[in-house]
Amino acid sequence: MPNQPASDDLTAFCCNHDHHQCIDQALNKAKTLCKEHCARLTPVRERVLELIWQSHKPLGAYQILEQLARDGFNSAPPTVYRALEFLLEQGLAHRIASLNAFIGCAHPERRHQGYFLICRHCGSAQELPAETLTKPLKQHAQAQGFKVESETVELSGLCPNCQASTQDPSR
Amino acid sequence: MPNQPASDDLTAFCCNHDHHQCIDQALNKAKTLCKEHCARLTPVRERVLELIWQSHKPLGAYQILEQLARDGFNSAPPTVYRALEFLLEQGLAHRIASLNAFIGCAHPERRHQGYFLICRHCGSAQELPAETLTKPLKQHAQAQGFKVESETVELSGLCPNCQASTQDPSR
DNA sequence: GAACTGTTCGTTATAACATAACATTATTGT
DNA sequence: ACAATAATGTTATGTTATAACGAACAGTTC
Repeated sequence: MPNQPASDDLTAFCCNHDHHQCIDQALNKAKTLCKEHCARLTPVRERVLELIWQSHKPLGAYQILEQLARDGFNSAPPTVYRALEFLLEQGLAHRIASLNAFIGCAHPERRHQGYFLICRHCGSAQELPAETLTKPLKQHAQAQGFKVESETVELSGLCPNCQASTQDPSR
Repeated sequence: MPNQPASDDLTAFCCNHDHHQCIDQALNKAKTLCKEHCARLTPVRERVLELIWQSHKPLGAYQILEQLARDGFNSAPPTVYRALEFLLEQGLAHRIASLNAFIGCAHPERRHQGYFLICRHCGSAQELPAETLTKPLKQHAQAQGFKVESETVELSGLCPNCQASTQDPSR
């Protein structure tokens, strides 16, 4: 039986982690950070953060909007895009360009660009802890005289679970 | 004075290359490859390829559509998306996810994922010759048990020319 | 060259993603 | 309490992408 991972470990592809803990922790970190930065984590913003943490699958803006509507929040597109913009600015969420979707950030305390692994089968995504790749990437760019300001690195494929399930002949 | 680069070198950020040569070469390569692969480079497809080669700036589908309309081609969205789909399949074009845009591929003869440098100031993009990064990327993913099937690597920032022009106080 | 088959294209409609612009309400600092 | 700023509500629209179905075309077989 796999170990229960430490609370801020990589958990997306781990079937049996305590996901409530992920959510709680994310919300707590968010509250702390926003307080520190004098940023206002209003009810909509908090709820949107909670929603993108409901699973480790990136959510589209309109999926979020649907949920907000159910919760009785205002539900016009600007509402969700504003909340997302705030969360992105605060480093509490990331945008996945290749999916037009958003996902909560597990490490908002240190500002970073997310490198993502995205499972094409189950839709889960997790950040790839690959700070070591930043330097070579920037160096290659530098060799072309190019100055990198932001990075989009999204690797799509099959997560461990889905590698097993897709080779299952029953599928 | 900078050298004239060899014909299939990196040229996007080089101000004074002969761009007609880029286009000609791309179209010739496309014809050859399509013949080899028994793929039909029909008039619309060829024209779309030519259009995304008009500059080194990635083009949006609707920009392409506008041009097609001017040329008297049918101009409903499916037309351009079908042509683009074909070009992507044949490796003749790449999609830039972070821009929702498309750009011609200078090296269609060997199938690859493009790693892109995208200038936020002038809009030009060029492929980063960084095959050496593929292995480390995949290894990091592998370490998480993840099997990479496709890669989106897009670095945004300032190209050599725009680094100069944006620090120019006249801007 | 007629009939068959699969591919490409035309056409209409709509889905999915995102922002502009401006009015209103809430919060903060004085 | 007041003014200034930030956040939200609201309406409308812009942008990107695909579904679905029928017509035209190209290649293949007889």
